[in-house]
Formats: sequence, C-alpha cells, structure tokens
Amino acid sequence: MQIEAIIKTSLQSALKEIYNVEEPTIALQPTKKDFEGFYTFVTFPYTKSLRKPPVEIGNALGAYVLEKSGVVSNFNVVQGFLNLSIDESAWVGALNALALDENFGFAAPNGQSVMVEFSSPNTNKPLHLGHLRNNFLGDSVARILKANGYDVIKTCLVNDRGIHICKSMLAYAKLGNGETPESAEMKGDHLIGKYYVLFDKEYKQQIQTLVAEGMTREEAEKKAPWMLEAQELLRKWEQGDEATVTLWKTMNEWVYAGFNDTYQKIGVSFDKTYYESNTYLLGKDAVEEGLAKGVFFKKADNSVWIDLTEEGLDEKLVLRGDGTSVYITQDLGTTDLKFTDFSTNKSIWVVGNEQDYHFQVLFAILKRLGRTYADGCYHLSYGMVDLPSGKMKSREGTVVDADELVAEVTAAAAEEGNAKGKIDDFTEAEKQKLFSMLGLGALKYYLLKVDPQKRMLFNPAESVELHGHTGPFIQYTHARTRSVLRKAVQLGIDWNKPASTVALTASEQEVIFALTQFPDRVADAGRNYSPALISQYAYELAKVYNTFYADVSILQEPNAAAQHVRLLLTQAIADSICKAMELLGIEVPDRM
RNA sequence: GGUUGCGUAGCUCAAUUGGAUAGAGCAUCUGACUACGGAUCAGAAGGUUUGGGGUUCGAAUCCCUACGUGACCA
Repeated sequence: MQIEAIIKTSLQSALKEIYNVEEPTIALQPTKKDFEGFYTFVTFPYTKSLRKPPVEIGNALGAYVLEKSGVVSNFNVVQGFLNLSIDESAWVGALNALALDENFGFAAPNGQSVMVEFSSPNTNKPLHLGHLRNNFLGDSVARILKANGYDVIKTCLVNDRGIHICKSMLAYAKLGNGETPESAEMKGDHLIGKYYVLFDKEYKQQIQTLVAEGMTREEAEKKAPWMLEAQELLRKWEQGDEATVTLWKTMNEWVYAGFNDTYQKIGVSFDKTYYESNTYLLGKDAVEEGLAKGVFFKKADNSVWIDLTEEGLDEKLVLRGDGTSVYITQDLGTTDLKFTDFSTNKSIWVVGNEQDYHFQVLFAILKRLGRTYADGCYHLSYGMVDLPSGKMKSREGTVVDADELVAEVTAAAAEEGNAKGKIDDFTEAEKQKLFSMLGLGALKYYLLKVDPQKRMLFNPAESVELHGHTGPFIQYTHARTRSVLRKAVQLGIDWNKPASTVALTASEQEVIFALTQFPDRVADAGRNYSPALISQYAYELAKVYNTFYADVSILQEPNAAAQHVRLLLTQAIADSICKAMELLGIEVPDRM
C-alpha cells in the first residue's frame, strides 16, 4: 500500500480508538518546507467537538501513528498541525514499488468512454495562436483522461460552411486568376486566408464609399455590393449550385491540406472529424420533438423558443420564424449525432469562455429534452490569449500565425542547441527532429502551464525561453538522467532490481516523495480537466531531481547500496518525467 | 442597461479547493569541488493578495460593497 494511504488509515483508527470519532475521509497535505516532516494533518477541526486543545489532539494522534502505522519515523506538533516524518525503509519500499512498475501513475481502464471535441477551425483562414491553446488543451486533456482509464475519442468539428467561407470564395473568384497553392507557393490555408483578408479590405472600401454617399454605417454594412454577392453565393451553395459547390470543394481541399500539415507538425490528431456542411441541417427534428413534448413553444411569428428562466437563464430562440436554424439548433442535432455514433459516457467541448452562456443553454435544453447523456456533457471553457499589444483581432491583422510561431520557436531552440555544441555528432535530420522537439516543448509548455480557465498573456520572448520554468528545462533534466543511466550501463552496473534500505539524505527523500505523488496528480488533473496540474508536477519532478543531483554524487558513490537507490531513483525520475510530459503532448530527448 | 468571469512581487504565473511565516520563473544582485550534462545548483532582495467591511479557531480563497478590467446577452 502507498505511504499516504497507510497514514490515512492509521489516523482513522487513531481517531476511532482514542476519541471514538468516525472520520470517513482524511485530508493530508504536504508539510510546508519550513517544518520538519512530509505529511501534515490538521487537528483544528476537532477542537470544538472534542473540547480539547489542538496540540493535545496532535500529540495523541502522532504518538499513535508513530507506534502503529509502521511508516512514520517521527512527528512534531505545531499548534493544530501534526507533521509526520517517514521511515527510510518505507521510502525505499515505495521507490522499489514505483520504479519497477511500468504503468506507475496511470490508472487501469475504468470501462468508461469520453469524447473530446477540440480544434474546430473555420476553413477561411489558417490556425493562429488561439487555436494552438485550444489544440494543445484538447490533445492533452484527451491524454490525461486516457491515463485515468477512459476510452477516449478525439473529434474535430470543422466549420466548413457559412458566410465567412463565401467571403473568401467571392474574393478568390474576383481576384484569384486561377491561383493555386502550388502556383502561389503558399500553404493552402494561408492562400485562402489571403483572400479572406482581400475580401475584408474591399468590403471596407465599399462601406466607406456608401457612407460618403450619405448612407448610415449600419445600412452600408448590409448593402455593400460584395456583401450582397457573398450572401448570394451562400444561397447558391445551399441550393447546391454546381459551380459554387465545385469552387467550395476545391478551396476547402486546399485548406485541409494546409491544416493537416500544421496538425502533423504540432503532433495533434483526431479519431473522427465532423463537417458542418453535413450537420448544419440537423437539429430540426429535435425542435419538433421539443414542441411535441411541450418543452418548446411557438411565438406569433412562428419562431420556436424555450423558456429557461427557471434555470436562471433567459428565453432562448431555437428556430427562426422562417424555419431556418440558429447555432443552437445545429448543436442539438450534432450532439445527438455524436452520442448516437459513439455512445460515450461523457462528452467534452474544448471551446473558449466567450461561449459560456451558449453551453449553459445547450446543456439546459438537453436536460429538458430528457437526454440521458446530458449529465455527461461538459464545456471545458478556456480563457482567451492576449498579446502584449492587447487583444488578438484577425480583422486588424494582429493575430499570431501558428505556422510562423512554430517556426520561430524551433529556430530559437536551434540557435541555442547549436551554440552548446553537445550534439555536433548528430545528423542534420536528427538535429531538426531535436530542435522541433525543443521548440514545440517550449511552446506547448508555455501555453499549458497556465490554468485553462484563465485568460493568459502571450509574451513572444518568454514563449521561446529555454531556461527556468519551461518545457526545455524539464526536457534537459530528462536528458541528464538518461546520460547518467547510459554511463551506469557502460560501467556494468545493474540497478534494475529492488534496492535495500539505506540511510537517505533529505534531497533523496524529497525526490521519492515527489515521485509517489504521480498517481494522485494524474487523477487530480483528470478530475479538473487541467493539464496545468501536470505541467506543474513535471516541473516539480525536474526541480527536485536537479537539487538532488547537485547534492550527492551517483556514479562516484562508493557505497553500492546507496548508489543502487540513487540509480533507481534516477530511473524513476526519467520515466516519470517522460510520462508526465507525454500527458502534455511533449516529447523528451535522450540527449540535447 | 442585464448576466457573468477576473484583479496575488516590477513582469508572467502558483498556492493541494478554508490552514502554518502567500510560493516559483523572468528581470536585478552574490556565490558554486575547473563539472556523474552549467539549458544546472545555492543564496539575497522583492507582498497591506485592488480598497473597505463581514463570516470563524483561521480568508488570496466564502458573503457584501466600491473601483478597475474582460466576455456574453440585446
């Protein structure tokens, strides 16, 4: 059994035997660095019911677990805090168990399945920084849930239809001159993005002209010729006009080729891709169903609504008076489709917090419609990414392009990597592989270390940083452990077996303590859908190992038993860092 | 206007979900067997947790209020 679990059980018995208190859950916290011990139990909550001072309770409980638990070597009480030190044999035992368990940290399959929808790009422009946060989050959460025992299905819902695509199509039809990604030597998604910008430019011109002619701004925005033409194009598309559909298909193919290139580069993939062009008409039968069940009601203009004031929300339109869909209509249909296709227990949407209200409404409607899956729906809402110059706005050209950014971080890693001269024997291909690993490591870590819910600031200089609280720092620590282990192999040392108990330094105990927390951290990250918790943990592992590394010598250690423990611990750190980073979608090198 | 999120060191982020003297990184300053990998380590300095009230053994965390800031709904 785990040390922490043993202590908890022992404390439960202590409370029962000494004070006749039944405590179903014991909360332990790590002892603060300024105090002696590793686990702390807070006794304040019992002072009232037991009518005893907290120190007295702490002493009684401490004496009990010291005598009976078998893992506690010492204790001290400060006010209401009972601090417990752990016996060396318990530490070594824990190390043996986790270092020799290949699946340590990951849960066994739990028989549950979950769908994670993320990325969900528009086909009228290339991916940008905001998409990257979304992609990395979704990909990482999928990995974390898998590590928690779920069967995970990653999906992407591509927004491949609508007025925005028609804008690009129109500009291309007018100005394209048959340009292709090949002839332009541009990635397809960037080429389409170029025409979207061209549309916007011309559109703004037209508005200005109309306003100058005396039209109000609002009217001009509606009456600008290109806007009218784009809307006409959308109507043609919906009617299946052949030329329009052909152009749409061609341009979308270009975009997908570009997207795939980017996805591959950043190491993100999907099990299933949904296209809105196939799903945008869904949901109308759900509306019929809602009307029949009396969940929805019709207004005089024939539009369909739901009253969600009981849930603290408003009345919400679910179908327009002319029978056309709104976003929520499609989402109702698509959600039904997703659960029919995969019948998962849960479904998660990784979507920005600007849509918080939308998802509250969606889930509330699903419940009202009596969908059994409604309780398994979760909106993983994340904050926007700001730039030092302010908000990213695609219309104002202040977006950070994903492809460019990846190239930049890779270049930064290459510059430092080449300067160090430690990999001069690498082939060019090996170097490229490494630099991309490090560059992406820096970028992914930078975006994932922040609590998903929070808005974050993207500082370009910090995102390519390779020192301090960064991905490359952790990757470096991994390379370091592998280097030690390589040398140990060369020296013919066999450490891959249980170690026996020896005296441990404080830094060794800290490392083992950190290692033992892996399963809890994974579970925590899964419960909270938070890669940030894993990021934090990977950093702690690296930090605590580096402190240990500077503190004692491993290969020069004369005592074979002590050396054995240190190698085992090095091995465990290497494996744990590798696994933790894998949960973030970050690869770690053996050399760098 | 209505609803809602956020405000922590100069900057970027933590704080085990109500626990001890609020912790890291960057930037600044000091050091580290001429190195089992220095992309590292040890240390210094940096805080009235936006202001004000309240709840209790105990508040960055919960409640009220003011200010600042973002989002959504029209």
